Amino acid sequence: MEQSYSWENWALDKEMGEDEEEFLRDILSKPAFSSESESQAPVVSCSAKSKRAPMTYILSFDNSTITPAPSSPPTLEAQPGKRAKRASHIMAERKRRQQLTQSFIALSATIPGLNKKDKSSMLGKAIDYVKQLQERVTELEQRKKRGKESMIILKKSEANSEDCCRANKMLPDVEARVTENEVLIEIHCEKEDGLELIKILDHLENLHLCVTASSVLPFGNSTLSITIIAQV
Amino acid sequence: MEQSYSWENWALDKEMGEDEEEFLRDILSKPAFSSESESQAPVVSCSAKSKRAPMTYILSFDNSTITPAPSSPPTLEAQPGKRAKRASHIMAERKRRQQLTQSFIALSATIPGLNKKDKSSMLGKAIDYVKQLQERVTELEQRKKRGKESMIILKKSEANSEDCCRANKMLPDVEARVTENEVLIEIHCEKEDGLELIKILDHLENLHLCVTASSVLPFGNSTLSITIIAQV
DNA sequence: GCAAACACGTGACAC
DNA sequence: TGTGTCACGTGTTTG
Repeated sequence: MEQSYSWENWALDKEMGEDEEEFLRDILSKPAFSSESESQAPVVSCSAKSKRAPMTYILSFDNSTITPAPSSPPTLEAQPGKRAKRASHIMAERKRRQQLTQSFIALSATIPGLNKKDKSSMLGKAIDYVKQLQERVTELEQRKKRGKESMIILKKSEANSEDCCRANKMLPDVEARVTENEVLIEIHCEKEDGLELIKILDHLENLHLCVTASSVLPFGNSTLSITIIAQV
Repeated sequence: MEQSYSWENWALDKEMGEDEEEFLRDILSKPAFSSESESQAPVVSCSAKSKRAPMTYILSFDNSTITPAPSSPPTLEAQPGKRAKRASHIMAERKRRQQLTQSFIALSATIPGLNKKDKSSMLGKAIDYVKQLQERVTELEQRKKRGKESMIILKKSEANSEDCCRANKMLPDVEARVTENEVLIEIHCEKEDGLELIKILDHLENLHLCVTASSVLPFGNSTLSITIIAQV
């Protein structure tokens, strides 16, 4: 009931509503979103109402200081492709809006504790989640970092040393522990991986590391577990 | 220049602009946002322009079927506290909008690769980042989990088995890799830690694990690196 | 110039 | 009752 007059008033918003009804048909011809029927419903009823449009006219009297030109041009030169422009503008904005909201629901889908809320607090909770997630991943990665420097050395002989995170999965699993004068290196790799013990020892020699103990154990069908202790 | 006529037309949007100017003062009295001065500027110029308001009148002729009531009530009953209501509504919406956008810039601050873009793609990249982050954290946590069950066994003899993450730093470092029929166990512990090899082998025997290879290497002054391969 | 993105004011709806 | 959120259409700006 309230929608009726509001929409009719909206109809007389601008550009005297002479052929406003077909403009409405232009817009309404593309529903562009089938979900959220409750929001779509009043628009449909609007078209039904504006078929018998009130034929409103806007008369503007400018009694102030001279501003005649700016008020008249828009109403006069509005004919040619202006209405189509407006319709496409409306559609574009509508599309943008709906893809933004569906980005929001996608966000709520990916983040666990995010059920339903207003957009701002959704973003706030998302930010908190991201922060705690990335501090967790840095904490977990800190543990892996013990073998970082020796990892770099081994990678130089295997592949280029960029994008260490991705390449890590393909490369042999290497871990190292360092004290003030000793280093413990553990390697899990495939047999015949081009990573023989002699190669590793060669690298360690270049680092002025003196191997004091080592063990190579077979694990599974084609895996080796190599453990090396060396002095700096 | 274009703003001038557009804002004047905006003035005649609804409710014939009789005392519209003081309403505008009501709204504009609270800037409510100091940042983004370029967006604020046209509003100020609007108030300056609407001081000499064009005094526009809207005449509505309804030649269709009877809809006289809906068009008249809003303009008649609008007097009492309606204008203040509208002003507060505008302010509230303004505030909501600005805190949403600043949530967006906060999001761009927390997410590394998110410089400047439209909101939708910002959300999209944020979702991707969250996904890759949480799959990374599960992957990293999976590694810790491989030594979980044997960790529990060792902890039973050492300490109570609650809060494994915290206690992990105090307890001997244990890691395990499991295939379909074999298990690799790595232990780094202090010498004379009450964790002799015989104790470990006893535990493994209770799990029906058959040890096929093992190595115990000294590392540092008081550390042992123990590696065990066992069949299920 | 045009397409896209944004901020705005406004009506509707929920708590 | 009001307070807050949302979607809408619109004007303006930018690349």
